[in-house]
Amino acid sequence: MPAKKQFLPRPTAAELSILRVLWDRGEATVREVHEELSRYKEQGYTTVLKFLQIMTEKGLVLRDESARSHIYRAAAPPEKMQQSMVREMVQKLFAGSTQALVQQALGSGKVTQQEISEIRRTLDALERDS
Amino acid sequence: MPAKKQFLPRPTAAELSILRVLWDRGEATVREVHEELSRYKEQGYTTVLKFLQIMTEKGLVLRDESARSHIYRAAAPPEKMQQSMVREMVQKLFAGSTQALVQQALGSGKVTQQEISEIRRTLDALERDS
DNA sequence: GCTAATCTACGAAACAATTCGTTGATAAAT
DNA sequence: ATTTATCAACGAATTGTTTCGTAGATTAGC
Repeated sequence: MPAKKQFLPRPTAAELSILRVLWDRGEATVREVHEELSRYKEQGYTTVLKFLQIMTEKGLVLRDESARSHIYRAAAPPEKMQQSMVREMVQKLFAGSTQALVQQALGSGKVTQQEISEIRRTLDALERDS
Repeated sequence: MPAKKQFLPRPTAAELSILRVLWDRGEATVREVHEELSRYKEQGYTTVLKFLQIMTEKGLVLRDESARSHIYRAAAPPEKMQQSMVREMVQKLFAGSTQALVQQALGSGKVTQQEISEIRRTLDALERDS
Protein backbone atom coordinates (compact mmCIF):
# COMPACT_ATOMS: atom_id res chain seq x y z
CA MET A 1 0.00 0.00 0.00
CA PRO A 2 1.45 3.33 -1.03
CA ALA A 3 1.75 5.85 1.79
CA LYS A 4 -0.90 8.56 1.58
CA LYS A 5 0.45 12.08 1.66
CA GLN A 6 -0.83 13.91 4.69
CA PHE A 7 -0.99 17.41 3.18
CA LEU A 8 -1.06 18.66 -0.38
CA PRO A 9 2.16 20.19 -1.54
CA ARG A 10 1.91 23.67 -2.94
CA PRO A 11 1.81 23.35 -6.73
CA THR A 12 4.18 25.36 -8.88
CA ALA A 13 2.81 27.70 -11.53
CA ALA A 14 3.05 25.08 -14.26
CA GLU A 15 1.48 22.43 -12.07
CA LEU A 16 -1.39 24.73 -11.23
CA SER A 17 -2.23 25.27 -14.89
CA ILE A 18 -2.49 21.51 -15.28
CA LEU A 19 -4.64 21.18 -12.18
CA ARG A 20 -7.03 23.74 -13.60
CA VAL A 21 -7.58 21.59 -16.66
CA LEU A 22 -8.21 18.53 -14.52
CA TRP A 23 -10.63 20.36 -12.25
CA ASP A 24 -12.42 21.60 -15.32
CA ARG A 25 -12.78 18.26 -17.02
CA GLY A 26 -12.89 15.94 -14.06
CA GLU A 27 -10.33 13.65 -15.62
CA ALA A 28 -8.11 13.65 -18.67
CA THR A 29 -5.31 11.89 -20.49
CA VAL A 30 -1.94 13.46 -21.09
CA ARG A 31 -3.01 14.21 -24.65
CA GLU A 32 -6.15 15.99 -23.55
CA VAL A 33 -4.33 18.11 -21.03
CA HIS A 34 -1.68 18.92 -23.59
CA GLU A 35 -4.22 19.96 -26.20
CA GLU A 36 -5.96 22.21 -23.74
CA LEU A 37 -2.77 23.91 -22.57
CA SER A 38 -1.51 24.31 -26.12
CA ARG A 39 -4.29 26.80 -26.74
CA TYR A 40 -2.52 29.26 -24.50
CA LYS A 41 1.11 28.26 -24.57
CA GLU A 42 3.36 26.33 -26.88
CA GLN A 43 4.33 23.21 -25.00
CA GLY A 44 5.69 19.79 -25.85
CA TYR A 45 3.67 16.67 -25.22
CA THR A 46 6.37 15.05 -23.13
CA THR A 47 6.64 18.16 -21.02
CA VAL A 48 3.06 17.72 -19.90
CA LEU A 49 3.62 13.99 -19.45
CA LYS A 50 6.63 14.66 -17.24
CA PHE A 51 4.70 17.08 -15.10
CA LEU A 52 1.88 14.62 -14.61
CA GLN A 53 4.40 11.99 -13.57
CA ILE A 54 5.99 14.36 -11.08
CA MET A 55 2.60 15.45 -9.81
CA THR A 56 1.65 11.83 -9.28
CA GLU A 57 4.74 11.34 -7.13
CA LYS A 58 3.95 14.49 -5.19
CA GLY A 59 0.41 13.33 -4.61
CA LEU A 60 -1.18 16.22 -6.47
CA VAL A 61 -2.93 13.96 -8.97
CA LEU A 62 -4.12 10.36 -9.12
CA ARG A 63 -3.44 8.08 -12.04
CA ASP A 64 -5.52 5.28 -13.44
CA GLU A 65 -3.14 2.99 -15.31
CA SER A 66 -5.63 0.33 -16.32
CA ALA A 67 -5.73 1.51 -19.92
CA ARG A 68 -2.72 2.19 -22.08
CA SER A 69 -3.49 5.89 -22.00
CA HIS A 70 -3.33 6.65 -18.32
CA ILE A 71 -6.13 8.76 -16.97
CA TYR A 72 -5.40 11.50 -14.49
CA ARG A 73 -7.52 13.43 -12.05
CA ALA A 74 -6.78 15.95 -9.35
CA ALA A 75 -6.13 14.43 -5.95
CA ALA A 76 -8.02 17.21 -4.19
CA PRO A 77 -10.98 19.36 -5.23
CA PRO A 78 -10.26 22.99 -6.12
CA GLU A 79 -11.78 24.17 -2.85
CA LYS A 80 -9.14 22.36 -0.82
CA MET A 81 -6.33 23.90 -2.82
CA GLN A 82 -7.93 27.31 -2.70
CA GLN A 83 -8.29 27.09 1.03
CA SER A 84 -4.70 26.04 1.48
CA MET A 85 -3.33 28.76 -0.76
CA VAL A 86 -5.55 31.51 0.57
CA ARG A 87 -4.46 30.61 4.06
CA GLU A 88 -0.84 30.79 3.07
CA MET A 89 -1.35 34.17 1.44
CA VAL A 90 -3.15 35.54 4.49
CA GLN A 91 -0.26 34.45 6.68
CA LYS A 92 2.58 35.55 4.48
CA LEU A 93 1.21 38.67 2.89
CA PHE A 94 -1.53 39.97 5.18
CA ALA A 95 0.03 39.37 8.57
CA GLY A 96 -2.63 36.80 9.38
CA SER A 97 -5.59 39.08 8.79
CA THR A 98 -8.31 37.51 6.69
CA GLN A 99 -10.14 40.78 6.75
CA ALA A 100 -7.23 42.63 5.19
CA LEU A 101 -7.23 40.19 2.30
CA VAL A 102 -10.96 40.53 1.80
CA GLN A 103 -10.77 44.31 1.80
CA GLN A 104 -7.91 44.26 -0.67
CA ALA A 105 -9.77 41.90 -2.98
CA LEU A 106 -12.99 43.89 -2.84
CA GLY A 107 -11.16 47.11 -3.46
CA SER A 108 -9.30 46.08 -6.55
CA GLY A 109 -11.45 43.46 -8.26
CA LYS A 110 -14.67 43.69 -10.19
CA VAL A 111 -17.66 42.53 -8.19
CA THR A 112 -21.21 42.63 -9.46
CA GLN A 113 -24.22 43.79 -7.52
CA GLN A 114 -25.45 40.26 -7.24
CA GLU A 115 -22.13 39.04 -5.89
CA ILE A 116 -22.20 41.75 -3.27
CA SER A 117 -25.54 40.44 -2.11
CA GLU A 118 -24.17 36.94 -1.88
CA ILE A 119 -21.24 38.11 0.19
CA ARG A 120 -23.67 39.87 2.52
CA ARG A 121 -25.53 36.64 3.03
CA THR A 122 -22.28 34.90 3.88
CA LEU A 123 -21.55 37.60 6.44
CA ASP A 124 -25.01 37.14 7.91
CA ALA A 125 -24.40 33.44 8.27
CA LEU A 126 -21.03 34.05 9.88
CA GLU A 127 -22.62 36.29 12.49
CA ARG A 128 -25.33 33.82 13.30
CA ASP A 129 -22.74 31.14 13.97
CA SER A 130 -20.84 33.22 16.48
CA MET B 1 20.95 56.52 -14.91
CA PRO B 2 19.64 53.03 -14.05
CA ALA B 3 16.50 52.02 -15.89
CA LYS B 4 13.40 52.02 -13.69
CA LYS B 5 11.47 48.77 -13.69
CA GLN B 6 7.97 49.26 -15.01
CA PHE B 7 6.25 46.58 -12.96
CA LEU B 8 7.19 44.77 -9.76
CA PRO B 9 8.33 41.23 -10.28
CA ARG B 10 6.60 38.60 -8.22
CA PRO B 11 8.81 37.88 -5.20
CA THR B 12 9.77 34.33 -4.35
CA ALA B 13 8.95 32.90 -0.93
CA ALA B 14 12.32 33.86 0.51
CA GLU B 15 12.15 37.34 -0.94
CA LEU B 16 8.71 37.84 0.49
CA SER B 17 9.91 37.06 3.99
CA ILE B 18 12.54 39.76 3.61
CA LEU B 19 10.02 42.24 2.27
CA ARG B 20 7.86 41.66 5.33
CA VAL B 21 10.71 42.71 7.58
CA LEU B 22 11.32 45.83 5.52
CA TRP B 23 7.64 46.76 5.47
CA ASP B 24 7.57 46.27 9.21
CA ARG B 25 10.58 48.38 10.02
CA GLY B 26 10.51 50.84 7.17
CA GLU B 27 14.17 50.34 6.49
CA ALA B 28 16.93 48.05 7.67
CA THR B 29 20.49 46.93 7.17
CA VAL B 30 21.42 43.42 6.13
CA ARG B 31 22.30 42.66 9.72
CA GLU B 32 18.96 43.80 11.01
CA VAL B 33 17.05 41.78 8.45
CA HIS B 34 19.20 38.78 9.19
CA GLU B 35 18.65 39.03 12.92
CA GLU B 36 14.92 39.27 12.44
CA LEU B 37 14.71 36.30 10.11
CA SER B 38 16.99 34.21 12.31
CA ARG B 39 14.25 34.15 14.92
CA TYR B 40 12.23 31.85 12.71
CA LYS B 41 14.75 30.13 10.49
CA GLU B 42 18.43 29.37 10.65
CA GLN B 43 20.00 31.39 7.92
CA GLY B 44 23.46 32.67 7.08
CA TYR B 45 24.23 36.36 7.01
CA THR B 46 25.58 36.24 3.49
CA THR B 47 22.44 34.47 2.31
CA VAL B 48 20.36 37.44 3.33
CA LEU B 49 22.93 39.79 1.83
CA LYS B 50 22.79 37.94 -1.46
CA PHE B 51 19.03 38.10 -1.54
CA LEU B 52 19.03 41.81 -0.92
CA GLN B 53 21.51 42.28 -3.75
CA ILE B 54 19.35 40.24 -6.09
CA MET B 55 16.22 42.06 -4.98
CA THR B 56 17.95 45.38 -5.66
CA GLU B 57 18.65 44.25 -9.21
CA LYS B 58 15.07 43.10 -9.63
CA GLY B 59 13.77 46.40 -8.39
CA LEU B 60 12.03 44.92 -5.36
CA VAL B 61 14.04 46.99 -2.88
CA LEU B 62 15.96 50.25 -2.92
CA ARG B 63 19.44 50.61 -1.47
CA ASP B 64 21.07 53.59 0.18
CA GLU B 65 24.82 53.08 -0.17
CA SER B 66 25.93 56.31 1.43
CA ALA B 67 27.04 54.60 4.63
CA ARG B 68 29.23 51.54 4.86
CA SER B 69 26.28 49.51 6.02
CA HIS B 70 23.86 49.87 3.16
CA ILE B 71 20.31 50.61 4.11
CA TYR B 72 17.46 48.87 2.34
CA ARG B 73 13.77 49.61 2.01
CA ALA B 74 10.95 48.06 0.01
CA ALA B 75 10.46 49.61 -3.42
CA ALA B 76 6.69 49.37 -3.15
CA PRO B 77 4.29 49.53 -0.19
CA PRO B 78 2.68 46.29 0.94
CA GLU B 79 -0.65 47.32 -0.58
CA LYS B 80 0.80 47.35 -4.07
CA MET B 81 2.24 43.89 -3.67
CA GLN B 82 -0.93 42.59 -2.07
CA GLN B 83 -3.00 43.92 -4.94
CA SER B 84 -0.74 42.37 -7.51
CA MET B 85 -0.65 38.99 -5.82
CA VAL B 86 -4.33 38.86 -5.02
CA ARG B 87 -5.09 39.62 -8.64
CA GLU B 88 -2.84 36.82 -9.78
CA MET B 89 -4.46 34.40 -7.39
CA VAL B 90 -7.95 35.35 -8.50
CA GLN B 91 -6.98 34.72 -12.10
CA LYS B 92 -5.08 31.49 -11.63
CA LEU B 93 -6.99 29.84 -8.83
CA PHE B 94 -10.49 31.31 -8.84
CA ALA B 95 -11.16 31.52 -12.57
CA GLY B 96 -11.21 35.30 -12.39
CA SER B 97 -13.90 35.52 -9.74
CA THR B 98 -13.07 37.95 -6.96
CA GLN B 99 -16.23 36.89 -5.21
CA ALA B 100 -15.13 33.26 -5.11
CA LEU B 101 -11.92 34.29 -3.38
CA VAL B 102 -13.75 36.42 -0.86
CA GLN B 103 -16.17 33.62 -0.04
CA GLN B 104 -13.35 31.14 0.38
CA ALA B 105 -11.46 33.50 2.67
CA LEU B 106 -14.49 34.28 4.80
CA GLY B 107 -15.39 30.64 5.06
CA SER B 108 -12.06 29.38 6.31
CA GLY B 109 -10.48 32.25 8.19
CA LYS B 110 -11.19 33.78 11.54
CA VAL B 111 -13.03 37.08 11.27
CA THR B 112 -14.20 39.06 14.27
CA GLN B 113 -17.57 40.71 14.65
CA GLN B 114 -15.98 44.09 14.23
CA GLU B 115 -14.22 43.06 11.04
CA ILE B 116 -17.50 41.82 9.62
CA SER B 117 -18.95 45.26 10.20
CA GLU B 118 -16.04 46.87 8.40
CA ILE B 119 -16.46 44.59 5.44
CA ARG B 120 -20.15 45.52 5.31
CA ARG B 121 -19.21 49.17 5.13
CA THR B 122 -16.86 48.43 2.26
CA LEU B 123 -19.68 46.65 0.45
CA ASP B 124 -21.95 49.63 1.05
CA ALA B 125 -19.35 51.93 -0.45
CA LEU B 126 -18.92 49.64 -3.45
CA GLU B 127 -22.63 49.75 -4.14
CA ARG B 128 -22.79 53.51 -3.93
CA ASP B 129 -20.06 53.84 -6.52
CA SER B 130 -21.83 51.68 -9.09
C1' DG C 1 2.63 -9.81 -40.24
C1' DC C 2 4.61 -5.23 -41.15
C1' DT C 3 4.46 -0.43 -40.68
C1' DA C 4 2.62 3.79 -38.59
C1' DA C 5 1.09 6.02 -34.78
C1' DT C 6 0.73 6.57 -29.93
C1' DC C 7 1.99 5.94 -25.48
C1' DT C 8 5.02 5.79 -21.04
C1' DA C 9 9.47 6.02 -19.04
C1' DC C 10 13.94 7.78 -18.59
C1' DG C 11 17.54 10.99 -18.61
C1' DA C 12 19.47 15.10 -19.16
C1' DA C 13 19.78 19.93 -20.46
C1' DA C 14 18.56 24.69 -19.38
C1' DC C 15 17.18 27.69 -16.20
C1' DA C 16 15.88 29.69 -11.63
C1' DA C 17 16.06 29.79 -6.51
C1' DT C 18 18.59 29.12 -2.39
C1' DT C 19 22.58 28.71 0.29
C1' DC C 20 26.96 30.04 1.95
C1' DG C 21 32.35 30.23 1.84
C1' DT C 22 35.99 33.23 0.70
C1' DT C 23 38.03 37.56 -0.35
C1' DG C 24 39.25 42.19 0.07
C1' DA C 25 37.93 46.59 1.91
C1' DT C 26 36.76 49.56 5.72
C1' DA C 27 36.19 50.78 10.39
C1' DA C 28 36.74 49.93 15.40
C1' DA C 29 39.34 48.44 19.31
C1' DT C 30 43.55 47.94 21.52
C1' DA D 1 50.05 50.99 14.15
C1' DT D 2 48.44 46.48 14.53
C1' DT D 3 44.91 43.46 15.30
C1' DT D 4 40.08 42.38 15.26
C1' DA D 5 35.36 42.92 13.77
C1' DT D 6 32.16 44.06 10.25
C1' DC D 7 30.85 44.83 5.74
C1' DA D 8 29.79 44.20 0.47
C1' DA D 9 30.99 41.61 -3.46
C1' DC D 10 31.71 37.56 -5.88
C1' DG D 11 31.55 32.95 -7.22
C1' DA D 12 30.11 28.56 -6.79
C1' DA D 13 27.60 24.50 -4.92
C1' DT D 14 23.09 22.67 -4.25
C1' DT D 15 18.54 22.08 -4.99
C1' DG D 16 14.13 22.81 -7.45
C1' DT D 17 11.57 23.83 -11.84
C1' DT D 18 10.76 23.53 -16.61
C1' DT D 19 11.72 21.72 -20.92
C1' DC D 20 12.03 18.09 -24.26
C1' DG D 21 14.67 14.31 -27.00
C1' DT D 22 15.16 9.51 -27.37
C1' DA D 23 14.07 4.75 -26.51
C1' DG D 24 11.16 0.93 -25.97
C1' DA D 25 6.52 -0.94 -25.60
C1' DT D 26 1.79 -1.34 -27.25
C1' DT D 27 -1.90 -0.67 -30.28
C1' DA D 28 -4.03 0.43 -34.87
C1' DG D 29 -4.01 0.46 -39.87
C1' DC D 30 -2.90 -1.67 -43.84
